[in-house]
Amino acid sequence: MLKLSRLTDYAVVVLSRMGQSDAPLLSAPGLAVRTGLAEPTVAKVLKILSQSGLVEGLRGARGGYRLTRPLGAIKLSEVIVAFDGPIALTACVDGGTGSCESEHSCPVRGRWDPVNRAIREALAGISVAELASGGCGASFVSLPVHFVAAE
Amino acid sequence: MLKLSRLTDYAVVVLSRMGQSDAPLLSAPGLAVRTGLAEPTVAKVLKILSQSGLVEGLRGARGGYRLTRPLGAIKLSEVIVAFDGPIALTACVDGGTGSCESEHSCPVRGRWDPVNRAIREALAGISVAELASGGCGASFVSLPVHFVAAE
DNA sequence: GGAAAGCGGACGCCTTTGGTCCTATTTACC
DNA sequence: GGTAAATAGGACCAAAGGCGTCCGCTTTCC
Repeated sequence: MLKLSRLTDYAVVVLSRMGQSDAPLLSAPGLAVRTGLAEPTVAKVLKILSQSGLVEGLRGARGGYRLTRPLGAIKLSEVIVAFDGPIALTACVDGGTGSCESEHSCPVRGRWDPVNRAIREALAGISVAELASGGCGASFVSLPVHFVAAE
Repeated sequence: MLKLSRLTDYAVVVLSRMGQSDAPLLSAPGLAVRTGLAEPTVAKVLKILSQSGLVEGLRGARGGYRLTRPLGAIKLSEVIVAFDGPIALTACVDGGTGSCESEHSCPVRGRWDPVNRAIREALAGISVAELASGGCGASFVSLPVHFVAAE
Protein backbone atom coordinates (compact mmCIF):
# COMPACT_ATOMS: atom_id res chain seq x y z
CA MET A 1 0.00 0.00 0.00
CA LEU A 2 2.99 2.24 -0.08
CA LYS A 3 2.57 2.48 3.64
CA LEU A 4 5.19 1.65 6.17
CA SER A 5 4.35 -0.80 8.91
CA ARG A 6 2.90 0.36 12.17
CA LEU A 7 6.00 -0.80 13.98
CA THR A 8 8.06 1.67 12.00
CA ASP A 9 5.71 4.44 12.96
CA TYR A 10 6.05 3.50 16.62
CA ALA A 11 9.81 3.38 16.26
CA VAL A 12 9.95 7.00 15.15
CA VAL A 13 7.79 8.01 18.08
CA VAL A 14 9.92 6.07 20.55
CA LEU A 15 13.16 7.42 19.13
CA SER A 16 11.82 10.94 19.29
CA ARG A 17 10.93 10.55 22.95
CA MET A 18 14.38 9.17 23.66
CA GLY A 19 15.87 12.21 22.03
CA GLN A 20 13.77 14.57 24.10
CA SER A 21 14.83 13.05 27.40
CA ASP A 22 18.22 13.80 28.92
CA ALA A 23 18.23 10.74 31.14
CA PRO A 24 21.18 8.48 30.38
CA LEU A 25 19.06 5.35 30.28
CA LEU A 26 15.39 4.72 29.51
CA SER A 27 13.54 1.47 30.19
CA ALA A 28 10.92 -0.04 27.93
CA PRO A 29 8.16 0.23 30.56
CA GLY A 30 9.12 3.83 31.18
CA LEU A 31 9.02 4.69 27.50
CA ALA A 32 5.67 2.95 27.20
CA VAL A 33 4.22 5.30 29.78
CA ARG A 34 5.75 8.38 28.17
CA THR A 35 4.58 7.52 24.69
CA GLY A 36 1.19 6.13 25.63
CA LEU A 37 1.85 2.94 23.72
CA ALA A 38 1.37 -0.58 25.02
CA GLU A 39 4.32 -1.90 26.94
CA PRO A 40 4.87 -5.14 24.95
CA THR A 41 4.78 -3.18 21.73
CA VAL A 42 7.39 -0.72 22.92
CA ALA A 43 9.54 -3.63 24.07
CA LYS A 44 9.31 -5.21 20.61
CA VAL A 45 10.19 -1.97 18.91
CA LEU A 46 13.23 -1.47 21.11
CA LYS A 47 14.38 -5.02 20.52
CA ILE A 48 14.40 -4.50 16.79
CA LEU A 49 16.05 -1.12 17.13
CA SER A 50 18.70 -2.75 19.27
CA GLN A 51 19.34 -5.44 16.69
CA SER A 52 19.80 -2.75 14.08
CA GLY A 53 22.29 -0.92 16.23
CA LEU A 54 20.24 2.26 16.41
CA VAL A 55 19.90 1.90 20.16
CA GLU A 56 21.95 0.05 22.72
CA GLY A 57 20.41 -2.12 25.41
CA LEU A 58 21.86 -2.58 28.86
CA ARG A 59 20.59 -5.57 30.77
CA GLY A 60 19.92 -6.15 34.42
CA ALA A 61 18.01 -4.19 36.99
CA ARG A 62 18.29 -0.43 36.38
CA GLY A 63 18.98 -1.35 32.81
CA GLY A 64 17.44 0.24 29.77
CA TYR A 65 18.15 1.62 26.35
CA ARG A 66 20.10 4.59 25.06
CA LEU A 67 20.71 6.05 21.63
CA THR A 68 23.96 5.09 20.00
CA ARG A 69 23.86 8.25 17.92
CA PRO A 70 22.15 11.62 18.22
CA LEU A 71 18.81 11.77 16.42
CA GLY A 72 20.25 14.09 13.83
CA ALA A 73 22.59 11.33 12.69
CA ILE A 74 19.86 8.72 12.28
CA LYS A 75 18.46 8.71 8.79
CA LEU A 76 14.80 7.96 8.34
CA SER A 77 15.67 5.32 5.79
CA GLU A 78 17.65 3.42 8.41
CA VAL A 79 14.60 3.07 10.61
CA ILE A 80 12.44 1.95 7.70
CA VAL A 81 14.97 -0.63 6.57
CA ALA A 82 15.21 -2.00 10.11
CA PHE A 83 11.49 -2.78 10.22
CA ASP A 84 10.30 -3.10 6.65
CA GLY A 85 13.39 -4.43 4.96
CA PRO A 86 15.06 -3.01 1.88
CA ILE A 87 13.24 -0.11 0.27
CA ALA A 88 11.97 -1.31 -3.09
CA LEU A 89 8.60 -0.52 -4.61
CA THR A 90 8.35 -3.72 -6.60
CA ALA A 91 9.21 -7.33 -5.97
CA CYS A 92 11.71 -7.12 -8.81
CA VAL A 93 14.57 -5.84 -6.74
CA ASP A 94 17.46 -4.21 -8.46
CA GLY A 95 19.03 -6.28 -11.14
CA GLY A 96 18.07 -9.66 -9.76
CA THR A 97 17.00 -12.31 -12.25
CA GLY A 98 14.90 -15.40 -11.86
CA SER A 99 12.48 -13.84 -9.43
CA CYS A 100 9.87 -13.15 -12.10
CA GLU A 101 8.52 -15.80 -14.43
CA SER A 102 7.89 -13.44 -17.31
CA GLU A 103 10.98 -11.30 -17.07
CA HIS A 104 12.04 -12.08 -20.62
CA SER A 105 9.03 -10.26 -21.98
CA CYS A 106 8.63 -7.62 -19.28
CA PRO A 107 8.62 -4.16 -20.84
CA VAL A 108 9.58 -2.45 -17.58
CA ARG A 109 12.45 -4.80 -16.84
CA GLY A 110 14.99 -3.04 -14.64
CA ARG A 111 13.24 0.27 -15.07
CA TRP A 112 12.17 0.50 -11.46
CA ASP A 113 15.71 0.77 -10.17
CA PRO A 114 16.04 4.55 -10.61
CA VAL A 115 12.67 5.06 -8.99
CA ASN A 116 13.69 2.99 -6.01
CA ARG A 117 16.91 4.92 -5.77
CA ALA A 118 15.09 8.22 -5.81
CA ILE A 119 12.83 7.14 -2.96
CA ARG A 120 15.77 5.81 -1.01
CA GLU A 121 17.68 9.04 -1.37
CA ALA A 122 14.70 11.09 -0.36
CA LEU A 123 14.25 9.06 2.83
CA ALA A 124 17.97 9.08 3.52
CA GLY A 125 18.04 12.86 3.37
CA ILE A 126 15.74 13.21 6.35
CA SER A 127 16.89 12.57 9.88
CA VAL A 128 14.72 11.47 12.77
CA ALA A 129 15.62 14.72 14.48
CA GLU A 130 14.01 16.67 11.68
CA LEU A 131 10.89 14.59 12.09
CA ALA A 132 10.80 15.05 15.83
CA SER A 133 11.78 18.69 16.14
CA GLY A 134 8.78 20.51 17.51
CA GLY A 135 10.51 23.80 18.13
CA CYS A 136 12.30 24.35 14.85
CA GLY A 137 10.19 27.08 13.44
CA ALA A 138 10.98 27.61 9.81
CA SER A 139 13.87 25.45 8.80
CA PHE A 140 13.97 24.44 5.21
CA VAL A 141 15.73 21.32 4.12
CA SER A 142 16.20 20.93 0.43
CA LEU A 143 16.88 17.53 -0.95
CA PRO A 144 17.86 17.40 -4.55
CA VAL A 145 16.86 14.03 -5.90
CA HIS A 146 18.32 13.09 -9.23
CA PHE A 147 16.36 10.54 -11.15
CA VAL A 148 18.34 8.80 -13.81
CA ALA A 149 15.85 7.36 -16.26
CA ALA A 150 18.30 5.03 -17.88
CA GLU A 151 21.29 3.60 -16.20
CA MET B 1 6.23 -2.75 3.53
CA LEU B 2 6.78 0.33 1.42
CA LYS B 3 5.84 -1.88 -1.49
CA LEU B 4 3.12 -1.19 -3.95
CA SER B 5 0.52 -3.85 -4.58
CA ARG B 6 1.01 -6.43 -7.28
CA LEU B 7 -1.94 -5.06 -9.18
CA THR B 8 -0.14 -1.74 -9.54
CA ASP B 9 2.86 -3.54 -10.91
CA TYR B 10 0.70 -5.32 -13.44
CA ALA B 11 -0.94 -2.04 -14.38
CA VAL B 12 2.37 -0.52 -15.37
CA VAL B 13 3.17 -3.56 -17.48
CA VAL B 14 -0.21 -3.49 -19.19
CA LEU B 15 -0.04 0.24 -19.82
CA SER B 16 3.43 -0.12 -21.29
CA ARG B 17 2.24 -2.80 -23.69
CA MET B 18 -0.66 -0.64 -24.72
CA GLY B 19 1.75 2.17 -25.47
CA GLN B 20 3.94 -0.09 -27.59
CA SER B 21 1.10 -1.23 -29.81
CA ASP B 22 -0.28 1.00 -32.51
CA ALA B 23 -3.60 -0.83 -32.75
CA PRO B 24 -6.51 1.49 -32.02
CA LEU B 25 -8.16 -0.95 -29.64
CA LEU B 26 -6.82 -3.77 -27.48
CA SER B 27 -8.92 -6.41 -25.77
CA ALA B 28 -8.25 -7.82 -22.34
CA PRO B 29 -7.70 -11.37 -23.63
CA GLY B 30 -5.33 -10.04 -26.26
CA LEU B 31 -3.34 -8.07 -23.72
CA ALA B 32 -3.21 -11.10 -21.46
CA VAL B 33 -1.49 -13.05 -24.21
CA ARG B 34 0.94 -10.25 -24.99
CA THR B 35 1.93 -9.66 -21.39
CA GLY B 36 1.97 -13.28 -20.29
CA LEU B 37 -0.33 -12.52 -17.38
CA ALA B 38 -3.49 -14.41 -16.48
CA GLU B 39 -6.53 -13.23 -18.36
CA PRO B 40 -8.81 -12.56 -15.34
CA THR B 41 -6.05 -10.55 -13.73
CA VAL B 42 -5.56 -8.38 -16.79
CA ALA B 43 -9.31 -7.85 -16.96
CA LYS B 44 -9.36 -6.70 -13.36
CA VAL B 45 -6.47 -4.33 -13.92
CA LEU B 46 -8.13 -2.80 -16.96
CA LYS B 47 -11.40 -2.38 -15.11
CA ILE B 48 -9.71 -0.37 -12.39
CA LEU B 49 -7.74 1.64 -14.92
CA SER B 50 -10.98 2.37 -16.70
CA GLN B 51 -12.64 3.58 -13.51
CA SER B 52 -9.71 5.90 -12.93
CA GLY B 53 -10.01 7.31 -16.41
CA LEU B 54 -6.53 6.29 -17.48
CA VAL B 55 -7.94 4.02 -20.17
CA GLU B 56 -11.28 3.99 -21.95
CA GLY B 57 -13.30 0.83 -22.46
CA LEU B 58 -15.50 0.21 -25.46
CA ARG B 59 -18.08 -2.53 -25.07
CA GLY B 60 -19.47 -5.01 -27.47
CA ALA B 61 -17.90 -7.42 -29.89
CA ARG B 62 -14.68 -6.01 -31.37
CA GLY B 63 -14.54 -3.86 -28.27
CA GLY B 64 -11.51 -3.27 -26.13
CA TYR B 65 -9.52 -0.62 -24.33
CA ARG B 66 -7.47 2.35 -25.46
CA LEU B 67 -5.37 4.91 -23.68
CA THR B 68 -7.03 8.23 -23.00
CA ARG B 69 -3.65 9.93 -22.92
CA PRO B 70 -0.21 9.13 -24.27
CA LEU B 71 2.01 7.29 -21.80
CA GLY B 72 4.18 10.35 -21.42
CA ALA B 73 1.26 12.23 -19.91
CA ILE B 74 0.42 9.56 -17.34
CA LYS B 75 2.23 10.16 -14.09
CA LEU B 76 3.39 7.16 -12.12
CA SER B 77 1.68 8.58 -9.06
CA GLU B 78 -1.66 8.44 -10.83
CA VAL B 79 -1.36 4.72 -11.36
CA ILE B 80 -0.36 4.14 -7.76
CA VAL B 81 -3.23 6.21 -6.43
CA ALA B 82 -5.68 4.29 -8.61
CA PHE B 83 -4.74 0.98 -7.03
CA ASP B 84 -3.26 1.73 -3.65
CA GLY B 85 -5.13 4.87 -2.70
CA PRO B 86 -3.62 8.13 -1.54
CA ILE B 87 0.13 8.12 -1.11
CA ALA B 88 0.85 8.49 2.58
CA LEU B 89 3.53 6.67 4.52
CA THR B 90 1.66 6.70 7.81
CA ALA B 91 -1.93 6.22 8.82
CA CYS B 92 -1.91 9.80 10.12
CA VAL B 93 -2.79 11.44 6.84
CA ASP B 94 -2.14 15.08 6.39
CA GLY B 95 -3.66 17.28 8.99
CA GLY B 96 -6.50 14.99 9.95
CA THR B 97 -7.41 14.74 13.62
CA GLY B 98 -9.21 12.07 15.57
CA SER B 99 -7.65 9.19 13.69
CA CYS B 100 -5.01 8.56 16.36
CA GLU B 101 -5.85 8.02 19.99
CA SER B 102 -2.63 9.52 21.29
CA GLU B 103 -2.27 12.43 18.98
CA HIS B 104 -2.20 14.94 21.81
CA SER B 105 1.12 13.56 23.01
CA CYS B 106 2.59 12.47 19.69
CA PRO B 107 6.00 14.06 19.17
CA VAL B 108 5.89 13.63 15.42
CA ARG B 109 2.42 15.07 15.06
CA GLY B 110 2.03 16.46 11.56
CA ARG B 111 5.70 15.99 10.85
CA TRP B 112 5.13 13.34 8.22
CA ASP B 113 3.36 15.69 5.85
CA PRO B 114 6.51 17.08 4.19
CA VAL B 115 7.85 13.56 3.77
CA ASN B 116 4.68 12.41 2.11
CA ARG B 117 4.75 15.43 -0.14
CA ALA B 118 8.31 14.67 -1.17
CA ILE B 119 7.43 11.10 -2.10
CA ARG B 120 4.36 12.23 -3.97
CA GLU B 121 6.33 14.77 -5.96
CA ALA B 122 8.99 12.25 -6.79
CA LEU B 123 6.43 9.78 -8.13
CA ALA B 124 4.56 12.54 -9.95
CA GLY B 125 7.73 13.52 -11.76
CA ILE B 126 8.00 10.18 -13.51
CA SER B 127 5.75 9.20 -16.39
CA VAL B 128 4.82 5.68 -17.38
CA ALA B 129 6.54 6.33 -20.69
CA GLU B 130 9.83 6.87 -18.89
CA LEU B 131 9.34 3.58 -17.10
CA ALA B 132 8.51 1.73 -20.29
CA SER B 133 10.99 3.27 -22.68
CA GLY B 134 13.44 0.62 -23.64
CA GLY B 135 15.23 2.66 -26.22
CA CYS B 136 15.93 5.87 -24.40
CA GLY B 137 19.64 5.55 -24.00
CA ALA B 138 20.96 8.17 -21.66
CA SER B 139 18.19 10.56 -20.80
CA PHE B 140 18.48 12.23 -17.47
CA VAL B 141 15.47 13.48 -15.66
CA SER B 142 16.17 15.63 -12.69
CA LEU B 143 13.49 16.10 -10.16
CA PRO B 144 14.19 18.70 -7.56
CA VAL B 145 12.26 17.77 -4.47
CA HIS B 146 12.01 20.39 -1.80
CA PHE B 147 11.46 19.08 1.66
CA VAL B 148 10.03 21.62 4.03
CA ALA B 149 10.79 20.44 7.52
CA ALA B 150 8.32 22.72 9.20
CA GLU B 151 5.19 23.91 7.63
C1' DG C 1 18.87 -14.30 46.72
C1' DG C 2 15.24 -11.56 44.88
C1' DA C 3 13.64 -8.12 41.78
C1' DA C 4 13.91 -5.60 37.56
C1' DA C 5 15.00 -5.34 32.98
C1' DG C 6 16.68 -6.85 28.31
C1' DC C 7 16.77 -10.97 24.79
C1' DG C 8 14.96 -14.35 21.84
C1' DG C 9 11.46 -16.82 20.06
C1' DA C 10 6.71 -18.66 19.27
C1' DC C 11 1.84 -18.36 18.94
C1' DG C 12 -2.86 -16.78 17.37
C1' DC C 13 -6.02 -13.31 15.70
C1' DC C 14 -7.08 -10.36 12.26
C1' DT C 15 -6.90 -7.70 8.06
C1' DT C 16 -5.64 -7.30 3.49
C1' DT C 17 -4.47 -8.94 -0.76
C1' DG C 18 -4.81 -11.90 -4.76
C1' DG C 19 -6.89 -14.54 -7.98
C1' DT C 20 -11.11 -16.39 -9.75
C1' DC C 21 -15.77 -16.65 -11.25
C1' DC C 22 -20.58 -15.35 -12.34
C1' DT C 23 -24.06 -12.47 -14.28
C1' DA C 24 -25.72 -8.46 -16.77
C1' DT C 25 -25.11 -5.26 -20.54
C1' DT C 26 -23.53 -3.68 -24.87
C1' DT C 27 -22.28 -4.08 -29.71
C1' DA C 28 -20.64 -6.15 -34.22
C1' DC C 29 -21.46 -9.53 -37.51
C1' DC C 30 -24.14 -13.07 -40.01
C1' DG D 1 -33.24 -11.10 -35.28
C1' DG D 2 -29.95 -14.15 -33.23
C1' DT D 3 -25.44 -15.22 -31.77
C1' DA D 4 -20.84 -14.36 -30.37
C1' DA D 5 -17.49 -11.40 -28.20
C1' DA D 6 -16.25 -8.14 -25.19
C1' DT D 7 -16.72 -4.76 -21.17
C1' DA D 8 -18.90 -3.73 -16.31
C1' DG D 9 -19.71 -4.73 -11.81
C1' DG D 10 -19.83 -7.38 -8.04
C1' DA D 11 -19.12 -11.47 -4.93
C1' DC D 12 -16.38 -15.09 -3.19
C1' DC D 13 -12.58 -17.74 -1.16
C1' DA D 14 -8.00 -19.04 -0.09
C1' DA D 15 -3.44 -17.45 1.23
C1' DA D 16 -0.27 -14.44 3.28
C1' DG D 17 1.44 -10.99 6.28
C1' DG D 18 1.10 -7.87 9.98
C1' DC D 19 0.38 -7.13 14.71
C1' DG D 20 -0.12 -7.73 19.34
C1' DT D 21 0.84 -10.73 23.08
C1' DC D 22 3.12 -13.88 25.97
C1' DC D 23 6.60 -17.10 27.66
C1' DG D 24 11.09 -18.63 29.34
C1' DC D 25 15.88 -17.36 29.81
C1' DT D 26 19.74 -14.39 30.97
C1' DT D 27 21.84 -10.50 33.10
C1' DT D 28 22.63 -7.13 36.66
C1' DC D 29 21.72 -4.19 40.78
C1' DC D 30 20.31 -3.93 45.63
